[in-house]
Amino acid sequence: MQLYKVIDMKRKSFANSPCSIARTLDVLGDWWNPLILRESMYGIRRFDDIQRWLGVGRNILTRRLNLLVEEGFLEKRMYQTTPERYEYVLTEKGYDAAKVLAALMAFGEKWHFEPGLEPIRLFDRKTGKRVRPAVMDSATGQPIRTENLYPAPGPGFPSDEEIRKKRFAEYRARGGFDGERAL
Amino acid sequence: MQLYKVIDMKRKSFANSPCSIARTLDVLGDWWNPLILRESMYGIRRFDDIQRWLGVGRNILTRRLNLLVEEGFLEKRMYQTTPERYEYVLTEKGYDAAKVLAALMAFGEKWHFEPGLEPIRLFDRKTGKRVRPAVMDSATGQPIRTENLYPAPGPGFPSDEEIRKKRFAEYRARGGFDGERAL
DNA sequence: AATGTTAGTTTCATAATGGAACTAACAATA
DNA sequence: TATTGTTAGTTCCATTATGAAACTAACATT
Repeated sequence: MQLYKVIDMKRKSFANSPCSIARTLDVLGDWWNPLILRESMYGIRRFDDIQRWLGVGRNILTRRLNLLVEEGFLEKRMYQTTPERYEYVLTEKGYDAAKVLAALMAFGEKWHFEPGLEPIRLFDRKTGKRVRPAVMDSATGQPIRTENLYPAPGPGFPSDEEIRKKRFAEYRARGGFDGERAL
Repeated sequence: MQLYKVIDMKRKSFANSPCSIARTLDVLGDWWNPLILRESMYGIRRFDDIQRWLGVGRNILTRRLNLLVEEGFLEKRMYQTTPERYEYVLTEKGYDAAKVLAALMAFGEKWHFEPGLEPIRLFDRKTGKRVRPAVMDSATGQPIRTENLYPAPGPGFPSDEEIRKKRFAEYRARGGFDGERAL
């Protein structure tokens, strides 16, 4: 019945969940990790800088950085010897995760700030033009409307028929996404 | 120096942070809240259903649902009297947040599953065609490459000059997004 | 009358968080 | 040479949140 695995008593792991959202939330489903990636995205790389800007506890930051390195979002790179000093830079995976942060930023601008009063804007470093991130359908190039979407099992859905049938029977019964609100 | 506000000893609030990401993480920077929204997105609306599918503790779920309603992501709607029973459905804001989840799903598919073995696929309920969410620049219609972006203060950036100068001086010094890795 | 459904609340042991102080290894300055 | 500064952590501890399970409430169904 439960699609995840319990690794300890106090925090669930979704690392084995058959859901792309859940697996990712295993790392990004946390308030510090996305913010650390935001700092990385902004070019902040060093322990003390990240700590100061975020106000995160140093012990917490240590744990988070280790996790983000372990999970491949950041790379720990030595930038000086004597004494050895390391900085944390985004990997390709990290840059990809940053795209989700860009989508999050667009959401936040819309819902948590007055129109036109966004605190930060993004620009393309080549063209210098403003970039406006949005979640779109890469097939059609149209903005996505989640009200009009429904999920269906893909090739990687667990072949455990019991789970599959039960779960998607529920989805079908509910009409997928909320039918009453569909536009 | 610190851009957030401490509301209690044990969890920081970013509700007043001048960052669209941070403010949103105040609610979505958590492992259960996005998953609850995922269930809502899939048409699951009732307490017991959400609880069973996610395996979240009932006490935790109560708190999370209240928060999501409070923050405008979900609407508590009575679906029967005697006894009064409520279900939780996505608001417009909630559907908008679901777009971020769609971007998260795309990320998870790419990095946590074998190519072509994604567990869930999304389809358009009108056309029946597959939808492939991606974070794109709505101005140009091109996929976003975070390596090529840099942030700059927008109109809503706090006028506290000290913060602004310090912070963006750092960004500039670092060359915005990691220059060495820029493509 | 007994059992089932739905939506919670309560209790409690354990784990994670955040604040602050401390350590280590050097560099720079006076 | 002694003192102070920089950077990247680690350690300690009080407080808070989490998760599991049991319990409550208000009905409906058999």
